[in-house]
Amino acid sequence: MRAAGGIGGKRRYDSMRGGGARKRRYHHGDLRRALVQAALRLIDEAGPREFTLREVARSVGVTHTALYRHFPDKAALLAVVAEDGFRALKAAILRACAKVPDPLARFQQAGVAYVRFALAHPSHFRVMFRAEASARHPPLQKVKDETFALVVSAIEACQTQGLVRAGSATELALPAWAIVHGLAALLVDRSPRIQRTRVSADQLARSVTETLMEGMARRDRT
Amino acid sequence: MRAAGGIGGKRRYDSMRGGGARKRRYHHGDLRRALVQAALRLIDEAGPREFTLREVARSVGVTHTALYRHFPDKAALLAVVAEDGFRALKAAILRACAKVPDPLARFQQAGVAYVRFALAHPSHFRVMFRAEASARHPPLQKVKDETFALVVSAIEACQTQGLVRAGSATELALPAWAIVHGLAALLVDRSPRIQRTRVSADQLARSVTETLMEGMARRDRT
DNA sequence: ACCTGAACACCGTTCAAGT
DNA sequence: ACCTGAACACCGTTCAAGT
Repeated sequence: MRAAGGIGGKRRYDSMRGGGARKRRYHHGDLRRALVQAALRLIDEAGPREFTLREVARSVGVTHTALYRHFPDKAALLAVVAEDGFRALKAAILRACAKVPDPLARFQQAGVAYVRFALAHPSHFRVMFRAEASARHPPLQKVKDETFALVVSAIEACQTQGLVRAGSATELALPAWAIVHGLAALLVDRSPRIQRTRVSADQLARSVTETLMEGMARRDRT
Repeated sequence: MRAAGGIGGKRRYDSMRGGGARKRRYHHGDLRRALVQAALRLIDEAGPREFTLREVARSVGVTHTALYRHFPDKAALLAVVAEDGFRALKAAILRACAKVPDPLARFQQAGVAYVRFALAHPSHFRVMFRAEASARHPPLQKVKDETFALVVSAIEACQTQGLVRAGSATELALPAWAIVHGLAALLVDRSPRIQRTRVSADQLARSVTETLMEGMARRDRT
């Protein structure tokens, strides 16, 4: 699926072949940033078809080996892309929360923002949740943890107003994250065939978090 | 990360090079089955490092091109592997349910089985949930739907006994699947760093489904 | 310091040819 | 019918060399 072979080979990267089409010289700018952004663009555009380092280099206009001045390997580039993803996700959640004063509604909006982000950038979302990645890349782990912390503090706000039962907010955050992440992952992978049903993702996110919130609510029977 | 280059190149696949080491002849068996099983073994063993067709062929003892008599391309092989995965998951869930008479506890056990399966075969689990796959491969979509149907009927059983509130079981199944799938996905990707905490995955699955069930429970206040 | 060019050991896929 | 062998257009990574 990666190599197209001679068939369908419309795309010819002959820019460096013969007599100087697109005379590519030194980049002389923030090549590192340019590479990350190019990778992001390719990932978001080209769908789940994994991007290649050589494509990234081409789209920026440098040789594919120039990349190794800035990243030890492909995994490192992917880690930075994932990092940017979490930063964007964090920002989206914070934006969604800012508008809503009621902590319960705010919590729900955060969930909706999470699912929205995943559906808006499915490939990017997938890159963000890759097993190997965060273990070896501390800065990635850091933003990831910060994103998780948002969920925890949203729950704490609910607890303060007695809207969610007492107990470790961290422990309560796991089901919360799980249900939202699960919905996002299922939708991104088109697993339940619910896109035929004409319910919007927003609606699904709302109803799912609602079920969750009822489960987390303060109540008097054990 | 895929190509090792000359460095560390201990593994030499010279079996077909010179004077007939491991004289590989025709396979003369169910090559199709052998290929699928080899793919499965490689996927489960070699971790998230995606397996290659050539590796599969090598491990079975045929040329890499022999594969194309049985599968149109790599995606098709992956689809069959995913299909087998869902069959195994279905079986695991059914096994877990069989032992438990109470529908609520049964529901929970199904969730635990789901998470267990994911953690036991992380790479396989990932292959099972790949966006492109099921759309183009009807048999895959079918087992997937059947697995989803198990969740739905587990919920219906709870409703019959008045343990879960009335309403579309299909709609209630979505949060249920989402929370379990989300937990599984997060654990597989080691996203929340909870493996440091000495809580078992089983315990997490139980507590997460418990929160969910409380949210789905029949209750008299709106 | 930053980038190029050639090379290496891999890929997935195609196709004519063998049995 | 089922498989091989050679070929094609790609990969990621390394390394000596250029400015």
